[in-house]
Amino acid sequence: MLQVSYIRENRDKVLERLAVKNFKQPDLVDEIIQLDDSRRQTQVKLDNTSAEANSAAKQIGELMRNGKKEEAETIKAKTGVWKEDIKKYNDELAIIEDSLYQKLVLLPNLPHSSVPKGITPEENEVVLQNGTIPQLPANALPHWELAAKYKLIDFELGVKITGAGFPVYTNKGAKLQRALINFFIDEAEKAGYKEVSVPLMVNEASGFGTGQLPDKEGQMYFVTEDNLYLIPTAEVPITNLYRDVILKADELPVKNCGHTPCFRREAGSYGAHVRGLNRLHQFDKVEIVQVVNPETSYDVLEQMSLHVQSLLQKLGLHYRVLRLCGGDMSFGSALTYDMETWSAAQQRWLEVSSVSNFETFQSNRLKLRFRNAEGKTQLAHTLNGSALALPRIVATLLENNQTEKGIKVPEVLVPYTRFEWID
RNA sequence: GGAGAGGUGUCUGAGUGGUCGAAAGAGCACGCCUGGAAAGUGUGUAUACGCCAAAAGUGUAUCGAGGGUUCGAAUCCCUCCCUCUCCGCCA
Repeated sequence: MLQVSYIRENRDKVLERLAVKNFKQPDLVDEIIQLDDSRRQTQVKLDNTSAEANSAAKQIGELMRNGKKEEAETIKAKTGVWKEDIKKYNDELAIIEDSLYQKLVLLPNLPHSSVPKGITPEENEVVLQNGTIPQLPANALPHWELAAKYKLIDFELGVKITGAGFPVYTNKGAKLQRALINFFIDEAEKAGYKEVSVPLMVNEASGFGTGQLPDKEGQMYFVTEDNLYLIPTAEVPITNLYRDVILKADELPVKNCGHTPCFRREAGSYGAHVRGLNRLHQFDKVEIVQVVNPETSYDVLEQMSLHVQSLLQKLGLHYRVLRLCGGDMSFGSALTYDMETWSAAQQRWLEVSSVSNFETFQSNRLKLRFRNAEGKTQLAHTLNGSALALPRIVATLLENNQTEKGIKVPEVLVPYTRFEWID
């Protein structure tokens, strides 16, 4: 959520930046400013009337104590009008604030100046491509066939006990999951992230804090009985750890990592590209989250991007880094890098990580502040990224490492899997 | 799930209708004291939204959340949320 004061002071810039994100309702900006104007006017009226009523109440108290009952009654008689006005202004204010809020949550975050213009994924900018695209023999298998061949994943069994998109990992497939999770966590800890283990369900306030609510409820599983949402990513609980928190300057940067399963309804996605592990309702992911001083957030974003890249390099995966164009970015992000690995058997890129700087978009909702050098409270910047999401990593590992002998496990993973070959 | 108790500032904790944004203590910050520290001592120590060109200042709101009663609510009433204790159930 953008700050109203920022919108007021930077109206033209806001409009210009929103255009980069292909925002369709630029009129909202002026509507918000107008609503804020009337909010202020109403508040002045309310405050002034309340001040009069408060001081009258004080006088009455004093008079009563001194036994001057009649004088007190005289003043009391005058309070009725104030009371009515206060109620009226309060109601007005509540209505104004509500419609201000309703409009404010419709505004996406402003994209960073480096974000390319564009609407479709094709317009994302390739920042770098690592190495050459791996070539596989013509008879190379896609991962879902490899998973069946080596009995790593049982999709049918998942359908039986839950439904499509909930695979059952078996044998070395299950071991590989656990190995990857531990590898990613260990690497994150080496990079200075503190591991946390968080709830997999969150309340509405948390959903709001990171920007999933309102609006994206359709993408989350919801437990109606207890009003809880299954997390779509660990970003939600980990970032919300710092909701309503004022950090000391020396507590920044906060660096947390954690592994969780992620649950996504993925309503409306069908077709060939969702086959196998490409798109699931439940998958495992290690997430890295930082809360930082705004001055450093773009340096931190680069560091996080490099951390993710180092994981891909260690796993020996061919990848590229994209800077998302305005139209392809998420609602709350100011700058996002996507990492994609090349699926040689599917002959296409698979998104395996997304690293974003949210600037104050989340912290404004979270009321996540820190005390700056002047001792004043200031909104912190939040960032997060997948490091990494498992299924597509597994998919490309299986596909790209397939040989006549079986599937070669990357060397860095062997201490975790305790086997070198899947065969 | 049943019964009871309770939610006050960074923490402990007082406060049952007015002088309460809130006693006291602890913590923390700064100063004094000290060779240095401890002890002692003094001062300060919530957040948000406004007004003001800005600082100073000042108004309003906030004692779990929301509503109500009242001239006036931390205090009384209602609803909800949460915590603790006992019982039940249970990985």
